[in-house]
Amino acid sequence: MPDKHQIAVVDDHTLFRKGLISLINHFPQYEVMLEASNGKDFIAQLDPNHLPEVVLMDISMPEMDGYASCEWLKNNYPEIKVLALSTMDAETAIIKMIRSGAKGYIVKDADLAELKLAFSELLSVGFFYNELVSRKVIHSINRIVDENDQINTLQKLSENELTFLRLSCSEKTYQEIAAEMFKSEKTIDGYRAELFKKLNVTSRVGMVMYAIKNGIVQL
Amino acid sequence: MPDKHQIAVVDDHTLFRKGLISLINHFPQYEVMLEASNGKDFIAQLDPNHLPEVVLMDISMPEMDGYASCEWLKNNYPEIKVLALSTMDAETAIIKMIRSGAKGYIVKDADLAELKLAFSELLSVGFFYNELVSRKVIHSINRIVDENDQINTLQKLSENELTFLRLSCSEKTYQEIAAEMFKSEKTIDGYRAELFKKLNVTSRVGMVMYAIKNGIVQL
DNA sequence: TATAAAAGGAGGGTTTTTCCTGTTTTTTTT
DNA sequence: AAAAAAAACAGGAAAAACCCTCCTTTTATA
Repeated sequence: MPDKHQIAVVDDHTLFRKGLISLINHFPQYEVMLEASNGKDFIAQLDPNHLPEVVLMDISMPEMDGYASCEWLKNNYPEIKVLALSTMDAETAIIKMIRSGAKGYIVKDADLAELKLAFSELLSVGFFYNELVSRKVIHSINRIVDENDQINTLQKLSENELTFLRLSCSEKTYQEIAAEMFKSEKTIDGYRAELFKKLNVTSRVGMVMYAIKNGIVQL
Repeated sequence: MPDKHQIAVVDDHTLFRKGLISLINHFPQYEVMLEASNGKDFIAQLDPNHLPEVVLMDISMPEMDGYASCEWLKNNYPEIKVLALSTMDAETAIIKMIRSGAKGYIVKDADLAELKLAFSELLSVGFFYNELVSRKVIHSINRIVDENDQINTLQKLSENELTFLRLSCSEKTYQEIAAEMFKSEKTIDGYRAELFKKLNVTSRVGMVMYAIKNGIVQL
């Protein structure tokens, strides 16, 4: 009788995490050997002599999110395979997670069969991309090739742009934001223009929605 | 040996739902006898001769959301107790769900003990309000008493206002929205003014954030 | 160190949003 | 059917957001 494959589950929603664990432990070939509520917690619990083969990892978490955790794993234990788990099927989130080193991606409303399939593909083939993800990835690549466009979205924002973006997610006027950041209104207008380009939006509302979608601000 | 208490689980995220069910079925005194992915699906499956005692109900779902499902239950099977389940601990969401007839509210990152407690309280006392919820409820009541303010937030929006609100969560201009709704720009401006009052906001960004926070649009 | 590249800022114009105060039309209530 | 309320629409105006081109200062780099 072979040993069960060792799985780790990282998600900040306790009920969801416990539920997942219960489901996975019902699979005869898999066993959850570690659970954590965020990336930091996960890393603290990792025992180099007893590593999981697969980590089911949520993206949005407090303290240390999925992207950061994934990067850390890529650098420290590249043999551990990350299966990203998220409610969002937002293209940028998927692409970003894959860039951070995730080997697969499933959404929270996948079914049990898909989860099982993802595990076995990860362990045999080494990655798992379902149609949804493949489509997004191809689309993203196309865009990068076609128009030199979407690279921008993944391009990092400066500290000032980030601060401005966060402050924009409010009822403050740009004038008020300028005062708060001790910058001229014209400089703020420059951040705005730069962000519009980088995020590929054409209005403040679009910018705010981008920030919310990508967890740059939380409500 | 007494029969197990009958529970129904309504949530559109399959993995989460299945996980929850697995957890609940591990409780010796509870049993999941019905699962559905949204309110409509749930109602279609309801058998008047075999009703659940408690329904664990998500708030944001496609087709028919938690509020509507709760209202329907209140009118048709008031004896069934709804335990609302949500990621958001937004005050308005909690208040709205309780107004719709929910007997309790727990957040998705509650732990197992809390879920168990919620079930037993619902079945014995008839309701379950933890500190979080109580605080929000009291806060809300205070506000209603104090300033005649927040009643507005809970006030319902007209069909046109709702459509306008949803369309506003985009990069469209009001002019474009007016064309799309076959209304004059001035009428649209009226919707805007009315919503600003009702939602207690002072800018389009505020309006959009309200809509996102309260699940009126999803990203 | 010369030079390129960011970052901060300015002028000035157009469009959109926001906010008044009204009128007309439709719907609801009495 | 009359009165009241709600919905649709208007004119006008100020504020905010958006957009373009250009300049200066700071910072990074060949």
